[in-house]
Amino acid sequence: MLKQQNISGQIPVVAVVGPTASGKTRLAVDLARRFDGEVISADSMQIYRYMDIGTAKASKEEQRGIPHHMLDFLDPGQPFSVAEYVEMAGNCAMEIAGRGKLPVVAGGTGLYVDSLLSNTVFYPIRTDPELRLSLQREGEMRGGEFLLAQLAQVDPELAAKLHPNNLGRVIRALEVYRLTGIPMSVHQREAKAHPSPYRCCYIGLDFSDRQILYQRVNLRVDQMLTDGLEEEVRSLTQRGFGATAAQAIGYKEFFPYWEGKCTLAETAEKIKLQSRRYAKRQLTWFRRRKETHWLYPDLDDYPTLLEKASAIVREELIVS
RNA sequence: GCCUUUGUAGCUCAGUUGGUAGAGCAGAGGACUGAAAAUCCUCGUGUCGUUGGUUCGAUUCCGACCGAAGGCA
Repeated sequence: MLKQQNISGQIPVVAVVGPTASGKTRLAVDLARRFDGEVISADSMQIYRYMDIGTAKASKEEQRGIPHHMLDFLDPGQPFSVAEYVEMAGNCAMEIAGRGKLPVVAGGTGLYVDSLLSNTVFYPIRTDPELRLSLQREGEMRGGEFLLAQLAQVDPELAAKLHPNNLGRVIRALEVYRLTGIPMSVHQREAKAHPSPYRCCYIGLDFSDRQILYQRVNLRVDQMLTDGLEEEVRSLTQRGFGATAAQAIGYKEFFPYWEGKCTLAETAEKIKLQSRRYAKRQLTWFRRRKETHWLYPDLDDYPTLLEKASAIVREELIVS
């Protein structure tokens, strides 16, 4: 019986988080099997079809019969956003829980995980590509300080938190204000004001030594290369990348290579470097959630790790 | 064996007209609201190869030794 489901109405959710190549996929599937759950992916790139090798998407075999959601539903030419993710994934969670199953959120995109589970409510503010472009130009010509100064006039609270070099954020904040007449900081406060319908148990995966993580990342990139990553990227370019998909690590690095600007070996190194840095950023993101229970795949063998994870889930979510 | 060049941060190198040193890359930490695998911020003490000498003071000048590269034999 799931704890508190009947008392507070909160939906129990397990979240498996951690850097790339830490073993989230496997653990999520095993937890789903044990606790009668289904997996909801929280990954900004695995949403795309045809991007399989480079995103390390769970294959049908790896899914082992467990239903996976938020995977493979968009063409790489299409844009996507957190707001859409939260809406879709939220519906998945409700639907899964409605069938009496346990949602297992698994993924490395911290913003997606947090926005979903903290129930961030995004206001229906669309983007305005033309406005963005003109702000972008203005920023390039007159500098980030100039745009930030403009923002400070309409939204001093947010402006104080932004750095002029972080043009993208400054532009978005200005865009929001011009589109709605309300400072973005106000929208942000509102967005966080809604209590979460979820009761979450966070399990994080990390390694006792950063070097071990990096070795795993490197090995995985090599494996992707031998699995045919270059061909996958090539066929993607023919199909058409969108702005979102084209920034994926393991994909964008091939363009200079094809233009003859670097060797294949250099491309491979670049992908590894980017992946390592990405893993580090993911850790920075996930570490700030203090209630996360961290497990170390290099200190426990997998069966032990799974037992520990199961015990944590049982303790936090399940009433016997 | 001799000559030349060279030895400074994990790597590639600056530099100090003698007052114990700094960039890029790598690395570390952090931020994060509609492109987030993105974007952005902060962080540089290291026996200046070893050992003698000159000097108030040497990483800097001189000698020897050790390592590396090249040349001559």
